[in-house]
Amino acid sequence: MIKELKASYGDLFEAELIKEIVQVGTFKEVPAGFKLMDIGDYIRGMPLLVLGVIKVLREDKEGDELLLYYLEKGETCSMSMTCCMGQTKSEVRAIAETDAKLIMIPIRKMEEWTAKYKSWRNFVFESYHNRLNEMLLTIDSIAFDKMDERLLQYLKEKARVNNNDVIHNTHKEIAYELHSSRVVISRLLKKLENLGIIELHRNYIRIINI
Amino acid sequence: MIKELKASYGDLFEAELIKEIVQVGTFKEVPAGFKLMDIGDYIRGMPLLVLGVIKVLREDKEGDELLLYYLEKGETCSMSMTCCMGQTKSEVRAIAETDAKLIMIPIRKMEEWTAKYKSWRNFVFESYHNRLNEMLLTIDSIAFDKMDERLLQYLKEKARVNNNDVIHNTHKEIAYELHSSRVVISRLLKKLENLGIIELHRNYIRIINI
DNA sequence: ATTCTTCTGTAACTTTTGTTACTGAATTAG
DNA sequence: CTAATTCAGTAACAAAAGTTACAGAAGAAT
Repeated sequence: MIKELKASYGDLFEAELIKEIVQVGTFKEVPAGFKLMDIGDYIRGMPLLVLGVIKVLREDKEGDELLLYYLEKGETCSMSMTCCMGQTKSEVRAIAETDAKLIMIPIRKMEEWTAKYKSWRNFVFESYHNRLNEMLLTIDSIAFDKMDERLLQYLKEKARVNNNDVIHNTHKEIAYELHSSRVVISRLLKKLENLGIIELHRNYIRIINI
Repeated sequence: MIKELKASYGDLFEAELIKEIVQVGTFKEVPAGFKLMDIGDYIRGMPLLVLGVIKVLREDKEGDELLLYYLEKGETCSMSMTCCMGQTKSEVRAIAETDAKLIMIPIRKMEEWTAKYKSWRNFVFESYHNRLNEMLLTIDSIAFDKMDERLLQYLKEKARVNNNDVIHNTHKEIAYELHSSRVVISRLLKKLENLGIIELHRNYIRIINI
């Protein structure tokens, strides 16, 4: 645990804070697809992501989803932070996009560390800042872009976080995360293929040319 | 200044913090329509809103806007907080929706107070929490609702923050804040009027029935 | 091997949203 | 008062997105 922690957060946190994290944090390893948190859940602790990618989703009244953003190594779920401080329920769903390793920090430590460690304060504020900016980009994409552009961004981003030009998803799954319909996505994907940007296969898509 | 401050923040902050705010804060009064901050601006300080309403907007590549949310009495701009701590530029535009009074806090005090005052920490975290939740609602609305529903929500919210069932805006202005077109908004407004929900006039709209 | 299920492609159609164009009414500027 | 401008209503059309329906291919289950 110390090794992973130092690799992801060593430059960020002072040595003493790292020591405290090791003392009170619990290590957790989850497989891709694991649901880390659901809408309405009370948050038990704050996660520090040391390996892998977590996707954060929002749900509509019908129970359909929309991908909000990905959390990567060295990041945390800002939603969790305020939720556990105020003891409110989660407004989002978090699912491991890849196999992931995280360290769970007990709620009570957060308040304490915020007063005690400057590096923790900076980390917390930076997390909020990053999250708000991610949300702005999400809004930009939904409000300003047409579906073809959103789809392309989605594929690029997915390839990036998975570090793989092959995207293992069905059209249906992609439609779901973009809150669209399978037929629309198939149509647009075919267009992208005709433009030479991607290559379509059953159950996977290969990105050819940005 | 002390009176307004106590009215909006008296229950929130301990007496000593209030005293410090009075010492270092500068009082600012702006008329409706005043641009408090623009995209790309460096943030000089953190605003505490003591009276009035501020609208926060996002801009697309063509320079058209989208209303994100309103800030009300007792709130602050979370965007400002991290921006001024990290010295990054603003990603949003802030315009006084009504005449407004605010107290500007110098950047350097923020770090200090975060370590020193528990009430300040709570306020800062709560602000972030509220802002993230507002952003989620904005995303819900854009991603999940049709324009007629968004328009209705817009009118309701606008009436609420202005505490007035008469909305003094042209169709063009409404279209702009919803990132739509004037003709579309006129069409949908007429539908709402036919349903007996609103009453249309030149330069203003009256809300009749929720 | 045969059946069943899932995935993709496509056509045909509807709904929603956006665009262009024009009108007359209300308001403002000169 | 007259001319110019702004605002709202509407029609006609175009583009984007969503829906329904169906078919064939791939793969899984039996």
